[in-house]
Amino acid sequence: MKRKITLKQIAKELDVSISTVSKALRNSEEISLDTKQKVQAFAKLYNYRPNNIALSLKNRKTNTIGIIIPEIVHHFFSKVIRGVELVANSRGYNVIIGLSNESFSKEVINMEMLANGSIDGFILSMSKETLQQQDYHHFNETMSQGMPIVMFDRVVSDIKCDKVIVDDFNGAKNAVEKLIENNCKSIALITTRDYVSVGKLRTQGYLEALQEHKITPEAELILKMDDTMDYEVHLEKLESEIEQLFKSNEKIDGVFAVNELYALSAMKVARKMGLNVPDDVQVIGFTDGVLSKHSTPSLTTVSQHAQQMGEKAAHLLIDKIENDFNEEEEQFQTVVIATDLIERESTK
Amino acid sequence: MKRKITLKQIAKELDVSISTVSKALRNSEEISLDTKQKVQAFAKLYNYRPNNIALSLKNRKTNTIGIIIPEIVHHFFSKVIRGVELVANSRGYNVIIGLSNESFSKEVINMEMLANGSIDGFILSMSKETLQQQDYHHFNETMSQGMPIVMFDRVVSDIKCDKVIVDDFNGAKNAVEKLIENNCKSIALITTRDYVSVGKLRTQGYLEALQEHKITPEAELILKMDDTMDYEVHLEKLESEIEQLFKSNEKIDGVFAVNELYALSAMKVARKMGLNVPDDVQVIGFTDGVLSKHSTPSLTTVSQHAQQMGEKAAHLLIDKIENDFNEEEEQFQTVVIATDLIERESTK
DNA sequence: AGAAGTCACGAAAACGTTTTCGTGTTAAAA
DNA sequence: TTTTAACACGAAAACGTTTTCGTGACTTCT
Repeated sequence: MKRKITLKQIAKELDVSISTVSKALRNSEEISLDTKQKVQAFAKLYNYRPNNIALSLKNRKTNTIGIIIPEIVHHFFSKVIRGVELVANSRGYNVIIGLSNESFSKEVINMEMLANGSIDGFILSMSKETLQQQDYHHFNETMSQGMPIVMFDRVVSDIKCDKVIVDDFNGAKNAVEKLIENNCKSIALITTRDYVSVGKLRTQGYLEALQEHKITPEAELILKMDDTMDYEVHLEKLESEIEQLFKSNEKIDGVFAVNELYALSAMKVARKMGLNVPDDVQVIGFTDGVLSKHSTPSLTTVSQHAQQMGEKAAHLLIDKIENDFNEEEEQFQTVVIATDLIERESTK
Repeated sequence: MKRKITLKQIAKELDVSISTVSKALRNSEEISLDTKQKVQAFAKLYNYRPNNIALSLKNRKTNTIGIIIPEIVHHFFSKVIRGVELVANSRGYNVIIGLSNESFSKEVINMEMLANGSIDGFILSMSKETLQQQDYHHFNETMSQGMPIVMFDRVVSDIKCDKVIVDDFNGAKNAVEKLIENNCKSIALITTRDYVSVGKLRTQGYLEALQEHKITPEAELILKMDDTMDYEVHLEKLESEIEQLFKSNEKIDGVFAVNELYALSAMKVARKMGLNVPDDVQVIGFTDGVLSKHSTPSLTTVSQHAQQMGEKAAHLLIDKIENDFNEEEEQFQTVVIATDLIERESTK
């Protein structure tokens, strides 16, 4: 089991100096053609590749970006990663991932692990716990040490950095307008408690759409789920609450749900109650997921373009990393990704 | 924007040598209590953390593992990653990902990028293209340079390394036996072309189950899809071929599909043809996906325990990394993860 | 008082690169 | 023949650590 070959070994073998080998391999004018050929042939034979770690140390640059997300078994986040990876690779960077698992402390630990020289910058989406505790010291400390951060999706205005977000407000508004155009008179909203900025904006979009069409929002048509519970428990509670919602409001003929699972559950409950989708109730979800496409009926959704978000975030971050010469400008931008309404069978 | 503080800066500031600072921070007996306290206080104040890159270079160890998969927007693979990350983190390692996108050349490039010192070992699942071309030089070269590899799911026996695989054969066999127990007389198999080892084993399990129950396998009940096409095209072709299958074999009362999409499509086609699932046709899929759980009817599946695979792979790899002292033994093991049949509504 | 031993610290090497600067040799110019 | 210039290469520093070894200043023992 031979270790990887180094410049030093090549130098010794060919009886030249390390400098000469290094220069020869980089085709320096300083080195004679003879020597260059000799060195290059030898290096090729032994499949020499410069050691990345040594280069990172020397250049104080790792060409690696860290990405920290709450959860990886999730279509939205994995699509974002795909986008990041795509752009990162094409621009010569690697991607290293950390999962916070929605926990504040794991988020902090993961960031600290990576911030000590392992990466050149972060792309991240905050954990729910962080959003609740509103403790952002780890972000600010990281940035104050010169490490750029790009946040996506779950962001807060308190943190000054580049951001890539979905146009939650207009996405929701357009979806609800679609329902209104399709003659829905009583549109329910199924959402989460709104400590997550994202949920809040979608609720606002829902309200705005109603108001612009002279429909008075009714509190009892809005169902706010507590999504901090265990998944299975959550699912059961979700369905029973939706059933309750339908039963107390028989006039409901449209549902806008802030995620895929809620929308699917709404359809399931509706069917269980003998309602036809889309004839009796039309449903729209907010998601990039895979369930929508394959459910029956398939679900009309607001597409978030997750991969595009990842791509944009990666470009923003790498631009910042490579342009830190004009550092003191500190211009941060927030890129808003427009949504698309993908019409399927759950609407008319 | 202050850079991260280094030992050198602390040494200069406190007017001691770098060695003294290093030792003081590691609580060496050599250093006087006074000096230690002074140094530690200063380091804490400036939030000193050792530079990972420098440590990696010095120790010739990165505490990072590389994971290369064909696709990240895929429940199976993202669950594996979650398992790897979980174990890696708990054992003090980071995870860096590379996506091959099912392409041979991207797999090679990604491996080369990471193999040059960035990581201590690989966990990977081969791309379809690599399986087809049967070109494994990059794996062998990497291993010959002392970098351990653990393969999972898509493996080939030609490569000598640790492996973690699903018990595809018995998983399939049990599933088909379940259908037989449930009184299915004519069981169809929907699978892929079998250059992927995985598909071959599942087909064998299907055949074995039939034979053990004195059922003669019929070639026309086996549908082999070409899955190298574009996703949308594939989907359409899939459905038309399944429809064809049902039409030419009206006696079909059971379907075993090697993945989630095929199973769902089978149910969709069945419904379209007026067949009830599970009364007329029972369906079982092979997957860890999310569609099965939320489809209507929900799908009975063979669970692969993807996360467990990731965890096992990570343990195997880290064990190998940390025990390379007894290197010349070269004992490779193949861990087989048992499957579970998760019964839902698509079977009786 | 001299020898021996302890204490507290510093110098330097090593990990694998790249790059700046210096230098010895040779050929061309004066 | 001497000066100059080009050429081809090597020494050394730097990136940030850890660790081995050496050493000066005290203390203690005889």
